[in-house]
Amino acid sequence: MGKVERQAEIEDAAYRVLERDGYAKATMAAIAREAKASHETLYNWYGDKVGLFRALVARNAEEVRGLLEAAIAGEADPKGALEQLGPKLLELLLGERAINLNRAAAADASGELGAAIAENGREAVVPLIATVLDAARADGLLAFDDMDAAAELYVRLLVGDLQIRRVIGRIEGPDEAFREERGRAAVRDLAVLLG
Amino acid sequence: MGKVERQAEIEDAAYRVLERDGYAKATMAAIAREAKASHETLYNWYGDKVGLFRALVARNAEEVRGLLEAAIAGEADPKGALEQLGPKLLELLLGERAINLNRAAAADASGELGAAIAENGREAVVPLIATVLDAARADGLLAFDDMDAAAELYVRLLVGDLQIRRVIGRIEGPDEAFREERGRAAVRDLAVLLG
DNA sequence: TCCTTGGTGTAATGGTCGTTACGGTTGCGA
DNA sequence: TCGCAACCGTAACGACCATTACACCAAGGA
Repeated sequence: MGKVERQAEIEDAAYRVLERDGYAKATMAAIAREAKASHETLYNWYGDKVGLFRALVARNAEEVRGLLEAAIAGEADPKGALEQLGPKLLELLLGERAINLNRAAAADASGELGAAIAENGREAVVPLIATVLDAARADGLLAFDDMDAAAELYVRLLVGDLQIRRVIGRIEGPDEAFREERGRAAVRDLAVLLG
Repeated sequence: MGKVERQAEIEDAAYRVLERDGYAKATMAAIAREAKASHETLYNWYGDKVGLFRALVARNAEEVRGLLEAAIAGEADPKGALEQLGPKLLELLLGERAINLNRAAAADASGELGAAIAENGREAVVPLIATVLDAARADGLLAFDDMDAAAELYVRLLVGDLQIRRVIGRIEGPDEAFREERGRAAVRDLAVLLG
């Protein structure tokens, strides 16, 4: 087995620990045990704990990008694409994995993890939203000049403060019905505001 | 000096540590040192660390309530009240104190702190928003049936995901110009959506 | 005035965790 | 087949922290 595959296994094991036991119990020892890897390998390959989590963030962003692309693939009209995108985005942003990565970033005083989450997440998500919003504009469904502002408004309407409420343990991950409804409401409100 | 005053001093010292050194360094020892109090007193009065932080959350919510009430006091027309409320709310929700309390809740696996933040915060904020929105409805400025949904929409437009981005260290606390502009935009958008 | 109550400051306890060290094993190239 | 490089499992180290224990002190009531 090559190093890349082994790294993927280790990162999968880390996700497993993170999702099963939460961030507080996601220690280097627990991850090594779950991955049947030695501490030495973890430190040789990732440097330190922040390095390992940075790799988790990057890999998660890649997966998010892929899943979002798949969600809007084949959707010809932009309204349909937006209504596929919203619920999927909520699912990924509010899942156990993403929330625990955010908890890790909250606990990281250096701010490195927070920067990684923001940058990777933005790179994975904003271009897709931009593509869909642009198509909606071309269709005359929306009207706006500032793409960044429009994308930010959409995220604000869709996600709001759900992430922070989830991170502090106040709410559970929303079910599919809620995600669908919120996705529709966000598109509806966006159309009103940018109509 | 009575116990109540001494407790207020201790809680002020805890806020000082929290705002100066961040949540990671806000240990019981550091708080005791800053307050010139003994560990024994801290544990006798608050039970444990979570108990102390629960007290901090409750006291902060009281202060937030007072400051918000002062911000909208004397504002006759509801639009003016809303435009006073928004920036003040952003200032309080995104200040170093509230953000570090949220970090504490994110690190607390029991979820007690998160529950306290959500409940105390909601009690402090929602009635005020409801009062103002109700006045706006009476003026014909807004039209809605579900008060909770309207208040939630307002918060979503105003705050969005600023809290989580702040908690993970991705952004600094926004300056007054930003808070003012965002407050105006939230009122404008709310009027369009609930017009 | 004396003693009790309730505080302070500091030391000690017990546990956790990130990180390092190391002996034993394995698989692969020469 | 031999040798070595990389990896595993585990132990050890050093630091930090919540919590407890304790010796000392100050104030207020009998």
